[in-house]
Amino acid sequence: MKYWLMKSEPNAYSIDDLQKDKKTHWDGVRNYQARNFMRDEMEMGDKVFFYHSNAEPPGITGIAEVCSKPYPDKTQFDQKSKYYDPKATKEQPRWYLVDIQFKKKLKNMIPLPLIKEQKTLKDMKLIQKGQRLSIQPITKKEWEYITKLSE
DNA sequence: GCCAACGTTGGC
DNA sequence: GCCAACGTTGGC
Repeated sequence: MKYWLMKSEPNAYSIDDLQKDKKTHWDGVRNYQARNFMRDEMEMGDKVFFYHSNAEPPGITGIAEVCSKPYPDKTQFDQKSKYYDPKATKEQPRWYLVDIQFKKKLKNMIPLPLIKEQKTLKDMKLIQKGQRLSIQPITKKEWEYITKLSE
């Protein structure tokens, strides 16, 4: 089983929205590295930290779980969608996604500045300079440390 | 609102 | 294949 961090802007889709919906399609990812993680590496049951970006404060707010196999993001075929990709075809889809389901909200969200203070977390991609990737792998050690921190 | 860092596009 | 121009991300 693997561990992940997935970013979302709370004014677009927050942990509360996920709690309400129970599960969601993680559509709209248009970055190859992030796509490859979903398409090639994610498996059902993988654990996900739900991260609020462009928030006040930004930080990890909840836990979710991968609950589908990867499949084509259908917004790439939808001319009316802002995620429409004219180069994608049904025969050769370019963008894949997974579904994630709500697990829980953290008792205490972990704000970004707190993450930066932790020696144990200093190698997280999230806090490397210029790192913008919206889906990132997390190590088991980091997962457990952050989980404890939130209690 | 600013802007640094990064990814993508497209002309050559 | 190079690289300038452009668009986006996301913290501050």
